[in-house]
Amino acid sequence: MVELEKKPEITDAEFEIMKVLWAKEQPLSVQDICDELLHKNWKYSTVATLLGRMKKKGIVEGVKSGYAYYYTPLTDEKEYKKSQTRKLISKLYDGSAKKLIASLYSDNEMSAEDIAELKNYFDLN
Amino acid sequence: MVELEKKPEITDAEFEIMKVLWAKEQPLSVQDICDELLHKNWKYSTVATLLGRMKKKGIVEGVKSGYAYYYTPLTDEKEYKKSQTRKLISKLYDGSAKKLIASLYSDNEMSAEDIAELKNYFDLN
DNA sequence: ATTTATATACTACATATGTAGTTTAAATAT
DNA sequence: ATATTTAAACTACATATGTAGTATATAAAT
Repeated sequence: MVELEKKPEITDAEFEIMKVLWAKEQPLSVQDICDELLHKNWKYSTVATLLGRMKKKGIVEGVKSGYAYYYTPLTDEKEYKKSQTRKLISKLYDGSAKKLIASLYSDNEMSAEDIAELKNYFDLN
Repeated sequence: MVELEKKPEITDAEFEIMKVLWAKEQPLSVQDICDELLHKNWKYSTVATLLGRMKKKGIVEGVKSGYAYYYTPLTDEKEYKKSQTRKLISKLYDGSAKKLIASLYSDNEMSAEDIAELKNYFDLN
């Protein structure tokens, strides 16, 4: 019986790295990633540890090019967002996107322009 | 300098308990909660441990009535949903509810009826 | 009064996560 | 060739989380 591969979780710290990998559309070294995450003030070894865990989880792939490894995301950004969003909807809105949207609307999370734009958008498609 | 109380996190297991507390609108004992969570197959002591942690975090309050403690949620369900939703929106949709909704729409997460209903709903208010 | 059931308090332990130090090997600079 | 930089690999450690066992006090049943 084949184990159903459940999508590995991406932790908050790992997500920061994923964002960098998604943004730069090319394999990056640990150092490259550190450079993109200066604001995080993470030590090189912190980023290296995270990437090691991520490789193990299968959310990134590391290819050795010359001396160092270069990492690429194996998880698709769009898919990830979709699945996280679905997860929230099923956890908090009975699985109904409509309920979520209605809540956003009644909680005033959108401007009048946003709403107008959405109505338009819904109409056009 | 007063510590800015940041909202304590509610873990997945704790959330199951919160759901029970939110649903039954009265203080519940550990046993009551176990009874509502039969499907989880949690040991009494598991639920007790969780409630202890939750009390410490300040997300529930326990009042001793006679022999046992009876727990009440201190975190409001609506508020919690709102804040979790906002968190997701800022993490994945640049803080824009509109972007989230547009994604839901283009990812076909709603039926035609849902969309029609929403348009209507937006119009009426 | 003694047994039995129940509740709390405390302890335990594996895995996950955030964060980083250290060792070792290889590349580069002088 | 030797010193220096850099990368990877390994180790470390605190806190969080899921899950539960055990000891102790107390109430209820007989």
